[in-house]
Amino acid sequence: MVQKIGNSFYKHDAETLARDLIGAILVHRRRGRIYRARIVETEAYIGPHDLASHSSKGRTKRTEVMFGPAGFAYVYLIYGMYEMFNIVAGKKGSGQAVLIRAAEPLGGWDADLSGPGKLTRALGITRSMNGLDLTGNRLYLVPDPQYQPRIWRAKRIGIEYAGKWKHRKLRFFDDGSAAVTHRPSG
DNA sequence: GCGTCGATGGCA
DNA sequence: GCCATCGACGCG
Repeated sequence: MVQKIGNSFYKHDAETLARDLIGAILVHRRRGRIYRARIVETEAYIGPHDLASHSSKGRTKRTEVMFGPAGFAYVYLIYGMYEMFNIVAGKKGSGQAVLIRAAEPLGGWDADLSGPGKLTRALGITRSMNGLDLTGNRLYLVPDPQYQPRIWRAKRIGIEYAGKWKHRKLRFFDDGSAAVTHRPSG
């Protein structure tokens, strides 16, 4: 039985966490079944000064979890129909999170997890899990040191409004994965 | 293969 | 009035 990723890991800043989560395994225990998937694409939202980050709007009902302690799920609805799964990062109050954008199913289970909306839908992650402790037994991560991803970085997706922040390479992905979205052509 | 567009609801 | 998305549709 592999050790679950613990709280100290999540306390790293969002940029570090986003990179370090590439290749890790997401586990969801749901209705007596267990779903595992290898994370292959993430994005870092690095604090209130980052105009692409929801925390730049300040503390609101929605962003409250982002300003809480690291290692909790931040799940929100976008475009009226897609749930986005994030992991709160950094020191408590720093307003950082990592968006999980794509993964590959593991363990004989087949699904298309190529995109943040598709991933949450297939894994059954919903807003009811907003604020869930990821060191618990329902939704958690485990490291896979045997797996060696080829990590690249690129601009984040869908944040054209964010001024200079839209250029920052805060998206990380495993170049060896076919599930990666918006692969840069250069 | 690529660009465009509509769905759909919570949020400030 | 947006929006950390997705899939359908029309090209030629």
